[in-house]
Amino acid sequence: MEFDFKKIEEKWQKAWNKEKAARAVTDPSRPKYYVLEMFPYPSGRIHMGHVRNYTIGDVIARYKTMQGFNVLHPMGFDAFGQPAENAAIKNNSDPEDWTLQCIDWMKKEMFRMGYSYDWEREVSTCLSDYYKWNQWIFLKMLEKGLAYRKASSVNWCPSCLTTLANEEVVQGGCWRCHTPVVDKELEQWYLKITDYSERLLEDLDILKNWPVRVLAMQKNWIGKSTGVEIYFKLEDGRTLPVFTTRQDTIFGATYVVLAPEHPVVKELIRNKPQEKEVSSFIEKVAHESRQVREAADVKKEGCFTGSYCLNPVTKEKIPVWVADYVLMGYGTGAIMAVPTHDQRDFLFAKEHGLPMRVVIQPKGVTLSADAMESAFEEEGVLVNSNAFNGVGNEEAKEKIAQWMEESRIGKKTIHWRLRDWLISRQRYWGTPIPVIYCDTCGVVGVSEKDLPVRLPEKVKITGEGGSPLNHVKNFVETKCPKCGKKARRETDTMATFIDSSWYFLRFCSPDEDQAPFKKEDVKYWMPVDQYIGGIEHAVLHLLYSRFFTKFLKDIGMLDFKEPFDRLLTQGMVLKDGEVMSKSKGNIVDPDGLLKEYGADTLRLFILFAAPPEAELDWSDTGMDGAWRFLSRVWRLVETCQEKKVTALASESAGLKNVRRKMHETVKKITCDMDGGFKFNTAISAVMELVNELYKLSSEEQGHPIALEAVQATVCLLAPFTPHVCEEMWQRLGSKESVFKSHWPTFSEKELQEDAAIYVIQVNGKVRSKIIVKLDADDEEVKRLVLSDVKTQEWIKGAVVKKILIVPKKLVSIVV
RNA sequence: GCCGAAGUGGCGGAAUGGCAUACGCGGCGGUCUCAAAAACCGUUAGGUUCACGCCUGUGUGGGUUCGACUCCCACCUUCGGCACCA
Repeated sequence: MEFDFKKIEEKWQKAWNKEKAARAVTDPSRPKYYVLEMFPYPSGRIHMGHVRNYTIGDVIARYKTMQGFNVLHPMGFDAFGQPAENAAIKNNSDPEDWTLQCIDWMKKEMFRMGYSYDWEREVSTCLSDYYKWNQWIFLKMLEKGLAYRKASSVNWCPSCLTTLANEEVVQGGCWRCHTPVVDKELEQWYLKITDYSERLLEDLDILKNWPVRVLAMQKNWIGKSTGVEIYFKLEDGRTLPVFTTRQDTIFGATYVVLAPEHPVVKELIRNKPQEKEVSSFIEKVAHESRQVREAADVKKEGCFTGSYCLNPVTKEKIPVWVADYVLMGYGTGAIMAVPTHDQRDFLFAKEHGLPMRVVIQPKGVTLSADAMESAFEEEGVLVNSNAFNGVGNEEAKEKIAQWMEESRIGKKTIHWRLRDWLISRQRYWGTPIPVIYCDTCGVVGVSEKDLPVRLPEKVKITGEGGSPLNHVKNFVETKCPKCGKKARRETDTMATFIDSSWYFLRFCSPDEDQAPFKKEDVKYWMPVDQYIGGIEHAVLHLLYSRFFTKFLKDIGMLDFKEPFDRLLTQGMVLKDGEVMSKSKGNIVDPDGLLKEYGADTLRLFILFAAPPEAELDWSDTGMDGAWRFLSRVWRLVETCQEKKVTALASESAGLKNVRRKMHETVKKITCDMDGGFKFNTAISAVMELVNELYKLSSEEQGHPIALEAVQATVCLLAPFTPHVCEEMWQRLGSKESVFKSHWPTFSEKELQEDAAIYVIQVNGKVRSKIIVKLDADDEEVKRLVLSDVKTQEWIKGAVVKKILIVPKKLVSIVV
């Protein structure tokens, strides 16, 4: 008999909704658990990635609820952003209408998946009661000097017609549309995330329960280099600072290279024979696209400026070159070149016949500059380095840095890869930046009492570029909050990553209207105990959220350093080994599967097929397997109902076995859940228990022990497949929800077996097995092993050197 | 190049240093049926043997150990991130 999943799922979805089963209330007398999935952009439809993400979260929420925690499991929508604008252009509609419609659709699909969200806490970032607080936080940053305006070369997406943050440029392209990004000179708003570089890096150490690869990616992105800024004297007496992490090689610096954009280049070449050549080289580089310029495999080009400078330690006159492999955007835009100990310098020096000198010798070999085929970049001992000869190069780094500071030829410096966060977007559908430009007072923040600066409605979006708000006269024209004179509003909107940088705090008190959140609510619920989302946010959203949290702590709003205690990055859902995409036409639609199999089967399969953080290759037959399993459990429950527990037959071996297996299963699953949410093995353990129950005779299946095991099965499975378990729980005679029952417990005593199977190894190979009563001592075990016929054959005619006994497991004989 | 992760049956994947391949999918055989589907039962790493068995097997090569998928060393491959970062 199969179960009617459609009826059952509808029934319980309605019931849970009616009784607000997932309502969370701040209650400091109870232990809390905050589980959060990265909220979605409301595209209107949920895809397999969403299903996986939210199913993982829902299992955790339901599991923790059954364990007695006060669980906060909210959901909302990251509702600002470009797709709504694009849809509006395409359909000639309004981004707001479109977005709200999509949210509605998505909620319905989430509802049908049986997700236990506290919908009373729903948050949509496009609503003014939310984005008001984006503006409030921005103003706080403005006040602290962390929000500032700067004219600079920025990343520009020619397709989206807006600027992008560094984090939004992926392999030279726009993170949304992959169009190659170009440089543009613009004055824009930035957030000074670089003020937090050190803390963002250091506090990664606190995050013990984050995946190592996310930690590694953040560390890479922040990119700390510790070194020295060394002062080289130019011929005209001016100082040229150069940044290096290899100050130990300074005695081997035989020339200096400037980035083509370096401001001193023009002055160096003035009236020199090289002027023309260098100018045309600079011109050429300026016209190269970023992709070409930054590709690592292209040949390094450059030319001599005709000018020299002084190596501050050797006092040698060394040539100054210009080359495209030196970037203006890092360090000082100038490097000291040590061709013997840096591969790039080596190739460049060989190409242009520049001098080379070995200053680090490896152990055992003697390097000579002429014979080298590549730079020597490993550890060694200093040579040709005056007072530092004979010092190990790692030690020399510190000593030379010290000496340079003392003799004022350099200064210990740290450089970061992380750049300030560009947040201005030339788009409509986002939070207005709450700033006013006054001819008299300059840049003035909107007063707090005037928040929110509302996004004007019914704005025409043409998609032709420029901030749409620029054309909204009654928005732009305003009065200066300081002097009252006529002034203009900022018309750019904020990057949408601002919206998601603090939404987890808003969930703690979504209705608060005096502040972004209530301190006492946040104190109780935060930090998020378990955060779940895709690896694509390893840097972007997770770095920004960490930054916001640290800032809010600094202004006294929070008392913790990191927002997310544990992070689980779920793997992607693939089809035939490939990413699902519209262009490939290989999308598996959850909607169809919901209709065919129901939510429980879909949830079960997606959790069972692979560990949550691994990639999951979609399989239709796997869905059949999940369905088959649920039907098997269903039939067990039906049998229990029919039998009504009559026969109190004596405990058969099968029943004893079932009881032990039940305790084992409870232990195994509890361990799997607590030890990192290993859902796939947890589910396989329930399958094993069910298999044991199926081995019982039909008489045995009516025994209380069997019934107890069936009840445990339903409980253990409930977080995974909530609807059918709730129904089965009711059919087994309970009036309360299965989620109000306690998570099953196990007893170590029940796990005990009467006898243990000993594996017998001879010289490391398994040769036999014997069953030994538990109370047997080592001598007894030894005697039994040696009297085992099979074992005797393997040790016949040999001298037994050693017998090792691992209690209850194994005997190892060495002959 | 640097950083990180991972290599186990036909497939997805299990294994605190102790029976490698749990659980599931697929395959094969059977029960039921007029038949099929569903369901249920059995079987399923490779080689070898009539058979009991035996041998070989966790990317490759070494090492530690009574015993290694697991620990150590070297290497290969795949995937992901960063990438002319000085």
